[in-house]
Amino acid sequence: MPHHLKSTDQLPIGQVAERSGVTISAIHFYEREGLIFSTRNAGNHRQFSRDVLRRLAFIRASQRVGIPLANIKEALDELPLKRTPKEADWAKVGKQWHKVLSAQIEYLVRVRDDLSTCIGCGCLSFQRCQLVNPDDAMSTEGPGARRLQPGTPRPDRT
Amino acid sequence: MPHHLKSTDQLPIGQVAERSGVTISAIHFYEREGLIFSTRNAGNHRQFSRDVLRRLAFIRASQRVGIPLANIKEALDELPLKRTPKEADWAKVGKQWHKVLSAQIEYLVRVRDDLSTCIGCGCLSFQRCQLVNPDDAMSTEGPGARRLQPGTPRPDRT
DNA sequence: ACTTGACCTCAACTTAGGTTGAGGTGCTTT
DNA sequence: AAAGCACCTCAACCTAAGTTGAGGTCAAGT
Repeated sequence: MPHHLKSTDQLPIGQVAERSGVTISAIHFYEREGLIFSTRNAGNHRQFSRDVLRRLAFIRASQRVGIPLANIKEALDELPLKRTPKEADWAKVGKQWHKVLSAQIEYLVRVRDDLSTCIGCGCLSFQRCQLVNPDDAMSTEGPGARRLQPGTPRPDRT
Repeated sequence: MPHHLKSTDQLPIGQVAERSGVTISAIHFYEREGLIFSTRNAGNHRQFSRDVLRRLAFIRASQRVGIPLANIKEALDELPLKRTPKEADWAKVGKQWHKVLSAQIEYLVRVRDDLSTCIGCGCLSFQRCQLVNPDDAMSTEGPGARRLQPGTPRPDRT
């Protein structure tokens, strides 16, 4: 039996990558960024506890709905680090997302409906439409790609 | 009357920026990327026709729902360039978005509901959940920030 | 003894969507 | 004539979320 397939509750990075579908380089990156953690074995190889798979799943799921890593980290920071997180812990973390998602869904629905009525009707050229004048929520900030961010303020545009 | 406030149907970039809420540098950028167009006056200053305001509104609205500029450009390329686009032209453009948005809304709703049931129930650790195993739509690709992209294939993860 | 495989580090590169700054033009107003 | 303003170009920089590659370690198999 090769050493990287030993059946302990610790997984080597290759196994984690394979089981989670996350590349090794991304796992390194998430660890650097403090979203996941590992210990090292004698040969300085990372050993991941099994619940890293859940964390990775949570990270990927959250990303797929547009939440930036920084916010995902904040959410994960709520998880107990000393013991393996239980259902209740994950549920608490998920709760925050529920609100964010609901807001985003609501926003998308409004935009979709505006696209049917508002663009067609011509108000897109003026300052009335929700679409055009989105001073309410989900705004942009700074340089770089825009994403769904849980409650950030708007920058000035002068 | 200052020269930059002349009442023609051509707008200088400062006016466009002010009326649209888009920074001058972003307008430059959009023009470089071919999303908007201008002519030049005697002093080499950009002159924008009034319907650039609609284009900008469309660009911003589309960005706010997560559509990348490249796709927005594709959509805008459908607009007539010779004449000022009319309602019907915009409606056609908006139609494509409607589908994209509906798909995304559906996806978000599913994730939101999964977050209530699925994370709590523990299946997040295994390969069953929609959340965890999103092989159906809306996937990630390449380096850089991830966004909502109308129909792109998945990369290999080897 | 040597190659293979899994892993390590660190630095540099990538894409998207811009921003920032340096240096220049040309009109108007003082 | 000097200052101010609106604009121009071009190059460099920025963030996010990683990827890529060079060079190195360590254990197992041939």
